[in-house]
Amino acid sequence: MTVVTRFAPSPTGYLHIGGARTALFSWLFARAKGGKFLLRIEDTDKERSTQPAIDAIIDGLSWLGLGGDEPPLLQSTRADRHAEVAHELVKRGAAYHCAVTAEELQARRDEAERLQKKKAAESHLSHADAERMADLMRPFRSPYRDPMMPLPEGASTVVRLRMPDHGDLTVPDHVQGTVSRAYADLDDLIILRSDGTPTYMLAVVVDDHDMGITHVIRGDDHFLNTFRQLPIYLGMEWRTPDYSHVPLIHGPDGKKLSKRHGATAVDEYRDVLGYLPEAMRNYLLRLGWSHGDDEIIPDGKAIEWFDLDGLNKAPSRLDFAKLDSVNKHYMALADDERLFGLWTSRPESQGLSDEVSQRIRAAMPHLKTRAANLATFGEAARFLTDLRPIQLTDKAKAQVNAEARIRLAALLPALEALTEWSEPAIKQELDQFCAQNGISMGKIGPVLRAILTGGAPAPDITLVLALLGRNEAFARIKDFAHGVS
RNA sequence: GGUCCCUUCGUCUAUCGGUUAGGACAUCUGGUUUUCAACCAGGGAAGAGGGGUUCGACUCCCCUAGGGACUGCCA
Repeated sequence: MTVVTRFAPSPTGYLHIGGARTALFSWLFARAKGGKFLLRIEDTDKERSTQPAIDAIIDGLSWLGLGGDEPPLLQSTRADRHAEVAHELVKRGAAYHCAVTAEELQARRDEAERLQKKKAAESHLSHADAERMADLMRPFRSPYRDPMMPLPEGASTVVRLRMPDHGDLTVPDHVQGTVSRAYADLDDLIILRSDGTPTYMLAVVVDDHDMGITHVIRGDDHFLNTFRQLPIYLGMEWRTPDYSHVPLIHGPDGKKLSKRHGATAVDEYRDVLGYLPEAMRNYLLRLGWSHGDDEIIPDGKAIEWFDLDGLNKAPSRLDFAKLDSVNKHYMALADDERLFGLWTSRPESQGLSDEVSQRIRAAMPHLKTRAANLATFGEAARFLTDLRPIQLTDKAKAQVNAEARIRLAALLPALEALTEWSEPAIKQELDQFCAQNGISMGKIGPVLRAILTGGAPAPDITLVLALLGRNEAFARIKDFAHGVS
């Protein structure tokens, strides 16, 4: 049997980081099994679904490299098929028409809520109230589930699933284990609205079946829904998929991830925080899944090793420090031109002169190992992008004392005499200068660094000189050696 | 309220009845050093609490506490 997995977001917003992770798991599993990974847009809520949201989700997925193997299926195009299945279920006795109105249902919920508040306020309820509340809180059973109960003439009806009166329903789940619930705890949920449109519970099942989905991997907020959906498979005598309900991602404080925590949308991780997609995949994979002590798991290994049974049950928290360290690893591995392109397309790097731009490009092999992400890359490159005259930090200023200025003035001609401006040549000249003057590098290095970088983070001083280029390096030195000698 | 699920260092996790409870990130200390980073060496840091079962429990069972999910003619 060929494995077919899917990711089925509802397009009511951006792609959530938690959704991205379940998509990753589905994608990896399909890849691991040589199967297919499909996308389905659950846009049956016309009020809240938008095209920009669909675009944002597809965009986020493709950035992460998690595109579907076929064009995405729009759930809204399948309403007729959903209705057809609902009616078939009625025909089979697994569902029934119900004339209880939305208003009546709402009244029940309102009453239950009122009684709950009353209980909270008065700490106890009268016997009658308590019984009434217990009744209201019980799973809903419509009077129309009785085949003998006549429907009112001309009444608009919904189609409800008929939950069995007795027994348990058991869901085998790769993550949650085997869990049972009594049918008595499940209500006769609506699968077809009074306007004939399908509800989510029906649509997912029908689409998953028709798309040939063999493995459903989704957030565990859907776990209890599985018990509502299974009876539809049973009623249609369809083969049920293999389930894996993965825990949700929580914020650093352990609460369910929300906007309050900052980055929840995948595009923020790319556009604002500056992470690389391969790093996101690696980090997200390790959140809730592990393979022994392995931390750095490139795609190839991930596909080779990924398995559903390795998933954890407990929700895990987002840790940006760890994400940074994973990202740093992948930054160092990334192609220079690719990083250069990514960084220069960010808003904070606009307006660079061609000269500075080329300087960055040439320095990329050294720069990329010094930043955890593209958002902090600018700081690592600042010693190259700052314009003269360089502003010194107080600590740097302290290095530029009278003695240091004299040494600088003496060093300048020696450097100017260099015919080749390269790291080895500069290194050799600096060493020679120190030897001739009987001083250690410590006598010249700090001041050089101070005036060349202003105190910004920078690599080895020889490398700084080389990367700045002859003209810029001399200019920066002269800015401070001026008036000495 | 009901049903279901979760709980190992600060964080992500290993362990699948017998380990000095391991690794990674973070953190701290020392080293190297021309800054920061990197790098090297080292340190501290965990089984929510309470009962069982067992020769032996992080691992199995129960209770408590804390967290979460669901309980819509939303998805």
